[in-house]
Amino acid sequence: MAVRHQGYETPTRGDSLAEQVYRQLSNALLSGAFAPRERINIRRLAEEIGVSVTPVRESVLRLIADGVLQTNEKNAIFVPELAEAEIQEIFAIRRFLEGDLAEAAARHLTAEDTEFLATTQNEFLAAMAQEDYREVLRCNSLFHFRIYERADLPVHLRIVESLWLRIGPTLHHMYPILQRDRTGHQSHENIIDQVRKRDPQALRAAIVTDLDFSEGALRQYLEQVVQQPRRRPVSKVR
Amino acid sequence: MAVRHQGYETPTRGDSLAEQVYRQLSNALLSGAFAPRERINIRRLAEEIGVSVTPVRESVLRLIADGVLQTNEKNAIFVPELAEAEIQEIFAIRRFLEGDLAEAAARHLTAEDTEFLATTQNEFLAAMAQEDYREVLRCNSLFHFRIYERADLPVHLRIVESLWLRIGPTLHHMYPILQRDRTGHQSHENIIDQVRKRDPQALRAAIVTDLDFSEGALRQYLEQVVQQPRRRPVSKVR
DNA sequence: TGCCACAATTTGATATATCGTATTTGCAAT
DNA sequence: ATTGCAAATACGATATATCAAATTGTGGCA
Repeated sequence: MAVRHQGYETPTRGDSLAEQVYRQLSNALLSGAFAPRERINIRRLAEEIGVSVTPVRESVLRLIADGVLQTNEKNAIFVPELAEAEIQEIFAIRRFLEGDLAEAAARHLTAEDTEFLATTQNEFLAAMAQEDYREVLRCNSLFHFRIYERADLPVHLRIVESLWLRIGPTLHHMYPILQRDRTGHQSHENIIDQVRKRDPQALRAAIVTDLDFSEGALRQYLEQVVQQPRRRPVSKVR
Repeated sequence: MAVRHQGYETPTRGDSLAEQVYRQLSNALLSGAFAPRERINIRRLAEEIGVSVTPVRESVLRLIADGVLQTNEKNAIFVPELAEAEIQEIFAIRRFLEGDLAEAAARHLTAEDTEFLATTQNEFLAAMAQEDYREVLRCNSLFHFRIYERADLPVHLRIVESLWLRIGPTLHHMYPILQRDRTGHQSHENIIDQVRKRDPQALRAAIVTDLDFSEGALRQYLEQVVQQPRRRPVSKVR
């Protein structure tokens, strides 16, 4: 998937090749195209995407800096596995930051947003019924960030995005293994209700409850798959 | 200050040229070597440091990704000015994260740590007396992170570091302008007391109080220097 | 068959070259 | 002096080259 060839124009940072590659990798991570422990190869990614290694390297290094990817003592780049302790940290921070975001967003959310959330939630459920977990994750992400974007808190938002990226790879491999009924909880519906009412505190609480569910599920999953020997998956971007 | 020449050895990520440059730039930012609005020139930095542009570019892009540096619509890189809204966000997050860090650290802090903090605080006061604000900031940073490191919460720590970097440039230019008496408050002494007592909640409270002071000072400073005469930023940087 | 030495290949880190735009500069016209 | 504008220069983005360590592959020998 070639994006653009060398130097037709000098793009502004927002649509530089590096930025495009970063978004592509982010989406791939969020939808589970990379598995925990999987090794990342800069040259291979560059070839798949159709750019030189420079913008890919940029993006990968940024992900490493954010803890989304990791390097070992021999400089090999790979997708880290989530440790129990990290989950605890990440969710503690998410409860606070996403709580703040939801609370701040409450004032600015419109009927259009409610509409969008309801539609997205239907798509979420449909995808879940079809066991299309890639789509499930995409809908879940769209749902939450639609709210968070309305908060106008860019510092919060950026941090939360990076925390989502950390969880993405594990999350994707979680769904097929967990029992279905766990996913039937009503927390998104509850969130939509509170968005309708525009009650900041209640919306915050609804988000936090949803996060509690997620954390519980993630924990349950990790207990279930305690250190399974893992084959090396080779995955394409996208 | 040349670091190392081309390829004597392949270093592990922790001491790659890029990492060294990143730390060097971080320290420079934290101690106020760059002023808000100042333009960043990759080639010039590379020459000053004595490496090629590649590792410098890596570091600078990382700082951009973290919001520590910014680019304008024409891809010029510069040190952003702190806006009121950002300060509010940053300090809200810092109170929570640094509060968590302090609370978690309380259990692990030793007599050695207390010792270090007391010494550092003396250096801090000495530097303040001499109006050596670069050293003041260095001591302040050492003081806080000595505590935070003990918490064993790497996700928290990394985020807090990036938030400090954002404030560094403004903070440095703040001290010479603020009245001295503001800096005479006892919050570091209070922190040391709580470290001695190893009381998690009290230590958290002490840290939050210190942050409240910082935020107040920063606010006061920004009000004081409201929109300085908008001199055209010249391309020549130092 | 099993294992080890060694060469070929792969990989990330760094340096350098090139591209297209942005900015600065030099100089002429007023 | 001031202004207009074109050539020169600077700059970030991207591509490519090179290096040394790491990994992989292979052949020979026990």
